[in-house]
Amino acid sequence: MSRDRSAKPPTPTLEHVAKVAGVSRATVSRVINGIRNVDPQLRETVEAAVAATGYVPNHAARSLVTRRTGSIALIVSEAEERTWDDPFLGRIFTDPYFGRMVSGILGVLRPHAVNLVLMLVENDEARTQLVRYLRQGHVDGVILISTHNEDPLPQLLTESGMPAVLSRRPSQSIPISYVEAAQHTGAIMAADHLVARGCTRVATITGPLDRSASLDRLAGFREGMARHGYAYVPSVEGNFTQESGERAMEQLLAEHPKVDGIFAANDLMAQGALLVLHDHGLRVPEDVAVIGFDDNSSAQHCRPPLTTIRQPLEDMAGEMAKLLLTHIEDPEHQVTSVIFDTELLVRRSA
Amino acid sequence: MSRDRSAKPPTPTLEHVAKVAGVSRATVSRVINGIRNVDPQLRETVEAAVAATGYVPNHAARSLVTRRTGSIALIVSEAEERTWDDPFLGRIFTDPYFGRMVSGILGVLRPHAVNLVLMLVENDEARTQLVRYLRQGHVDGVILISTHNEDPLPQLLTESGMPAVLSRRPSQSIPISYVEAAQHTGAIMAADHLVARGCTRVATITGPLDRSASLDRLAGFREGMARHGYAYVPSVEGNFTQESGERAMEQLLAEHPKVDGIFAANDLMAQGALLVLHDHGLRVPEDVAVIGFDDNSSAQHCRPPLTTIRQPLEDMAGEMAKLLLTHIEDPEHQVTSVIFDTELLVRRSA
DNA sequence: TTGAAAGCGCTAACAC
DNA sequence: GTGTTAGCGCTTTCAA
Repeated sequence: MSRDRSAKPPTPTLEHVAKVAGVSRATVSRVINGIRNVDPQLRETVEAAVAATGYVPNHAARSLVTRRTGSIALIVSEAEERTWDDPFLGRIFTDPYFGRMVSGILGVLRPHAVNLVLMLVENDEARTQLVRYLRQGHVDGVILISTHNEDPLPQLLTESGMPAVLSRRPSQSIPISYVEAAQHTGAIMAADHLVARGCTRVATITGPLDRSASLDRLAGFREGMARHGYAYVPSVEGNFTQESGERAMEQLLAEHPKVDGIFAANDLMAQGALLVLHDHGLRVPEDVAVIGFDDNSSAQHCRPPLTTIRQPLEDMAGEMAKLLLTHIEDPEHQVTSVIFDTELLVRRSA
Repeated sequence: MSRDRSAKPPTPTLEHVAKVAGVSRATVSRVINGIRNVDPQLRETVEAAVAATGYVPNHAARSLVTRRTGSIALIVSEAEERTWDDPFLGRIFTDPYFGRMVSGILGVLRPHAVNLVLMLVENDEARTQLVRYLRQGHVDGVILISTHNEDPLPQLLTESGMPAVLSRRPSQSIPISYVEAAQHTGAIMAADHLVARGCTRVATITGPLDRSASLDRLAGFREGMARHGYAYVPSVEGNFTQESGERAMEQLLAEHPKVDGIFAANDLMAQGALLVLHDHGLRVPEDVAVIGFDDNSSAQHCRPPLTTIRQPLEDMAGEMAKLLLTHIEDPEHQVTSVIFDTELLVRRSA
């Protein structure tokens, strides 16, 4: 008797429900899965039995036969552990970039009752573990946020045959679906805007140059400036954090004291630049105009509000999720890429 | 023949490996799971067969019999959708708080090869979906980051019998393990420090007052000030974002122009206050001393660097993960709570 | 130490 | 429209 205290009532199974409803397991299964061919009468009986028993289908059992898990992985992959004072996680989670992506993904996943498994890959060991995890069939597909161009993961995923969508253009010509913003065009708009404002001594703070996004923005900006007759644009490399923006701005100021226009490859670095310019008693935009990239929420709240190139990250992430769902639904679906427009948002800083 | 192109080699199963190794499924299973009683000779044969076939155990099948998934959920729960210009996700992912937690959790989970499923719950529908998800057995346990005091989730989790650890003291006396920082003590240290600096007209910017963390910090600060003879401390409520800190600081300045000390209930709001004070031409700390709470990485990089009360979030999160693992291992393990010390970090702002 | 066999809970043919 | 049945791939007694 006293042993009853710890004896939990066994989780009800299809079998139990079937018994209660006086039908076969198959019928209950049909009702649960909303398959048409069921007598409305019976359906009600079954539903009552489900409610009465508090039945919930067992995920593992279902997954074993359907070969579906109802989960997808969001993988954030960094090719190498970086050595700077640059903790991977701190960077990931402090940049609004990540939150905006998750937001967009969850928005499209939730109505499909698909869950998100978050995985961080920052070294070889983690990558090995990841590949194993995927092969074990924990998830139906993968959204890969991969920064470093040399990242082997896009290739590995493609080989594994797991449905996957990449957050950028693959560096080699790997047949994998991806979503991207028009980086190049955006950067050209930045150049045009600075020149139109009358800036003549312009410099840029780039992102890490092992990433195509950084490279594209730099190339676009250089091309834009070149079109206006500025063949040379000084640049300093940052790492997309605010502090790196500060360091870069200090360096730029030391090397080019008369700089009057800055294009930073993301908003966080632009905000760092803003702080340093202020430290030096320089007015923005009067003395130096500053333009960022992303359009984070914080861009509206800095001093002064930041002119920036907006990329619609939420929409892009949502599109990644949709694409992935399509690939999961139809494994033969052809590899697809979607490019989103970027947009110049003029606020006060430039 | 041509059909072979799309015919993937079937994923190897235990059966295949057994056949290749010339042993029974059971033996292979033992080798895979590292069970001792296996002839070293045979073990090697089996391992070779595993390597040859590229075998990886099927998660669903294993999970079906072991009743373990090797995953835990990190649930971020907000009781109600907020109406301010306060997008849930933006807030979550922009505050370094979240990244620090994930970092701490992953640090202890990874060696155990346990995965993290991220789930966001911001309304009733999502909560219902969540409960269902948990009952389906997708995960072995739950780390719940719950802010709002009225959140029904701690109660629901407890009732469900699912192993769980909460990120704060439960508001009702719910038997659930939790981890917390010494909020009250930390806030008292803030008061002591401001008074010791010579501040005599002190105010505070609180967090949302439906959260115990906010309440504790406010109560602690008031108690600390009272001990020094300040019975009344003006306060304005923020929502833990930088912008709310700005709004609060503006309001405080309007109502109490001579304020000379501010305790903000987190670093983000403190940074907002810093900006507004600067806008008003007030020097920090000469005219107004400012002290925050958390010790985010950004606290070191603002102007001036922020004096703050540090809570060891990474360690706290790691402890939550450890506790959860313990509960999963031993379902009879008693409910436990761990309180971490907070610490005053003096930088320039106070 | 190893193998045979039962069965975890479910879906999906297939027959009725 | 409904029930019967055969697995999905694995772990785990139980015998040998």
